[in-house]
Amino acid sequence: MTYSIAQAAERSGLSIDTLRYYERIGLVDPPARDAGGRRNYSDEDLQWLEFLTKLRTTGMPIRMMREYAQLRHRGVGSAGRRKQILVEHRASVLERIAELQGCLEVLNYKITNYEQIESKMDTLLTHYPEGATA
Amino acid sequence: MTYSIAQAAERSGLSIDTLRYYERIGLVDPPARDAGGRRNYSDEDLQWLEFLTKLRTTGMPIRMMREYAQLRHRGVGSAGRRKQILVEHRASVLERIAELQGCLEVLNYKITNYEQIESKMDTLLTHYPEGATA
DNA sequence: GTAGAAGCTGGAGTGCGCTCCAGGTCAACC
DNA sequence: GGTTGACCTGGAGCGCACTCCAGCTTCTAC
Repeated sequence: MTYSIAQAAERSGLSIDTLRYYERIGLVDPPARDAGGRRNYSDEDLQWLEFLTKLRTTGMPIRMMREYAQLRHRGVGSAGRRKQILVEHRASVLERIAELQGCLEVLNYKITNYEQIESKMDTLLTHYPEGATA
Repeated sequence: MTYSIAQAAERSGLSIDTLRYYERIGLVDPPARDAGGRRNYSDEDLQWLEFLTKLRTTGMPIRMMREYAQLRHRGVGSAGRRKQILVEHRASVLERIAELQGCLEVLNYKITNYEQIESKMDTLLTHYPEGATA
């Protein structure tokens, strides 16, 4: 099964321009071409794109994705380094999640404060409704 | 207690340039100045900076932080809108955490694969050590 | 009273990750 | 065989969030 660039874009969630851009910078291998010179993405290409988008979503910088992409060409001998990249990246994702959860507590605290303000205002309005326009 | 811009930078974790930049774009109120025209940050200024960095860490775009910052000047009447911003932002942070956790599973799966490759290679090397150079 | 550190301003530059564009080719349908 | 639409290329442009710079002032310490 092969896919046009438009189909690959739709399935990967990347734009057509981004697909060509990723190819230019060496993040994806140049896909096959049809007789007219148009890109034909394979299922493997799409799988790689899917994985790339996970790395991107988790904030891996493009230069690191590129290093990983290029290591794949070296076969099994680069598996150690590739694993190392993923392990380090996983650690950074875990850190990031923890950081977000920390901030979440602050948000919750602030929101609770606003809710208290609201309930105080409600009380005021209930008891002194004419004060509402002051 | 007041703080020079260098002290404010150190305590907030932002750079001196970023503090001036935030002031320029209306994210922070212009702090007091000393007789020589230098900025004197107050404790409240620092608290606001601390909160801003939480918003930034959680990926709130500057234009939204600015909206929030400007609403503060309108007093209690803007509390509803401010709460709304925070509630919506909290939702987006929760989504983001979920997204990261989803990607984490893929990372774990890949890393497990690499570990299996490693253990297979170990087995090969143990049984056919001369094959290591092939 | 002078050297050096810290701060000031307005504005230009940077890095990232795309995104858009002009001008052209190619294939399919009427 | 002409039109339409998808795709091609190289290169320019963009939005974000800073970051850096030149040239100047001000405070502190000697």
